Amino acid sequence: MSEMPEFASQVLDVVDTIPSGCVMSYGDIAEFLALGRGPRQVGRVMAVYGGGVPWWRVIHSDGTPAPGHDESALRHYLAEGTPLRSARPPVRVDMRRARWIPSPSPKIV
DNA sequence: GTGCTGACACAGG
DNA sequence: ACCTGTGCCAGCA
Repeated sequence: MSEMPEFASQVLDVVDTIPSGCVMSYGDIAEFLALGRGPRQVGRVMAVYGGGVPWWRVIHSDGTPAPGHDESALRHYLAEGTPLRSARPPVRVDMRRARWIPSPSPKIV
């Protein structure tokens, strides 16, 4: 099995906590982790290790899903009842309603 | 070390 | 809605 950077593990952990019907932007995750990384690094993590987490809940700050996956993402949104502003390409999630902010680390203090 | 690329964000046209 | 430029950080040739 391949190891993965702590940062990647952190990102995947957060993504895994995003409830159904909600989403987070790459920047939101980067900001929540409050590490030195930026949204681009979050995007890279998702591109490499995002196969085991609800990746469709991680989108751009605009509400547009990951490039190339808008089709699969839309299917998940319809199934989860994610508030959409546009159910037809360009698919756009209603960030104002779907944006979700995770609660502070339950332990780690 | 240098330069390009990338599942980003934001401002401007 | 679309494209461009700029800022940001990390990975790779």
